[in-house]
Amino acid sequence: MTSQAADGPDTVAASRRSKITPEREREFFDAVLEQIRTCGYESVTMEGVAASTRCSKSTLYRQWKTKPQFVAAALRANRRVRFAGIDTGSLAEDLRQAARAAGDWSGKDTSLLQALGHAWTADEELAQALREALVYPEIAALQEMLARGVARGEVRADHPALEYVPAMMFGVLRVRPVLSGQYADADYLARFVDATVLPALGLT
Amino acid sequence: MTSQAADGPDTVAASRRSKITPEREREFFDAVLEQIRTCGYESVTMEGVAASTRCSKSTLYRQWKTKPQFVAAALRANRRVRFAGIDTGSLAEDLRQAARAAGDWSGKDTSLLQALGHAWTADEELAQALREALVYPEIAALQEMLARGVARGEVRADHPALEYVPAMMFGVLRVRPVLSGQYADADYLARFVDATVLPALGLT
DNA sequence: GTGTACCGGTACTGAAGCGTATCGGTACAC
DNA sequence: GTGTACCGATACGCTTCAGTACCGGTACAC
Repeated sequence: MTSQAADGPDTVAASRRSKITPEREREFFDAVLEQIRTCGYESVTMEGVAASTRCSKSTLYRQWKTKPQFVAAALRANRRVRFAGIDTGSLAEDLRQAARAAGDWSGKDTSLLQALGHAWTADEELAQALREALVYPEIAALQEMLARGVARGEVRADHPALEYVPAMMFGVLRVRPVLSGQYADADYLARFVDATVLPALGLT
Repeated sequence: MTSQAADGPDTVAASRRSKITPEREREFFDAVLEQIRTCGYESVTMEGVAASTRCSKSTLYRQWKTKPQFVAAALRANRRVRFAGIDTGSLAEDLRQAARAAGDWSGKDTSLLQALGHAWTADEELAQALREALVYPEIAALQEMLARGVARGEVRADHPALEYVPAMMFGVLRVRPVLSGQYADADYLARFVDATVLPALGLT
């Protein structure tokens, strides 16, 4: 909530003299992201967002020029690190906790990514916002964990599995709904880490 | 191409007395799948498919009642096992070859799955067709490989990593574009198998 | 040959939804 | 108090597209 300091020109209150408070803006963003999750990006309508937040379309278009720009702003405002601050002193335990933390967000993040579908591959601004919100922060946090493990001598710096850890974690997250029709929960992810990630890193 | 015997009532030639040959039907299906890959499911139009195949919208609507049904039929007709027939006598080598085979299809399959985005979660018929075309056959083939490995004594039947192998393989396939902006090619997947899947299974 | 019915083309209806314009109400500045 | 300008509401233009209707041409059956 104190992340406003880093907000770009996408947020309203910082740039224009608007009567839209940050809390109100947050409502718009939450509404559009929720609509994307439930209806898919293409089916989200500015009218729907306006109706569900009891504002008018004009208000939205006054602040953001187009629907993709609005969505991109919502994504960027949504960025946060799901498993920051995990540092148990043990790489294995760090990864387990990260898995549990990721599992707690899994449904929301995965459905969002899924619902954005093809849109982000066609719109570079959307793609960038998506990466900023849901990809880069997690990757960076994971890599910090791994780096600490390497520094502690738990894993050799040139261990071949190191570079694949983020792909393993995010991969299983994203693909679970396709394979079994349900999102990956914290328990599933923790077991996955124990059964595959740790052995691959030689940490059993 | 001799798979017609298993075709359901979705294919035209089998059910109605139509002048559309199986080859012509194949053109329709290829066209719509290609449009989905490049434009996304929502942006695919029946008019576009008709134009690109030089048929008329009427022709399409005569055979398939709605756009989702048409797409589902195209998906089902597209099913085939990307790595059937792999049986080297060694689980590790089987998995490596499967990875290479999957890598060759990766771009097409992944972009299709990606482009279907939210649509398949909302339409049960689409979801089922998707699973039949791109998920179940591969899973089954993978599990046969693993079962053979178990039968040969290469892996214990209760090895905890066994159940996660499909998720690992498909996960990394699907998530690579999000993480690094490019599809997983055969080399990348083969290295992934060597670095993570085989060690996790204790096969190094 | 003759007829049937399917094909491709075109025109049409109806429904959405993006983005714009307009207008009264009102909060806030001064 | 007065003015400014932003908010919400509503209506509108415009485009796109699903799905339907109709129509002439033609391949194929018999």
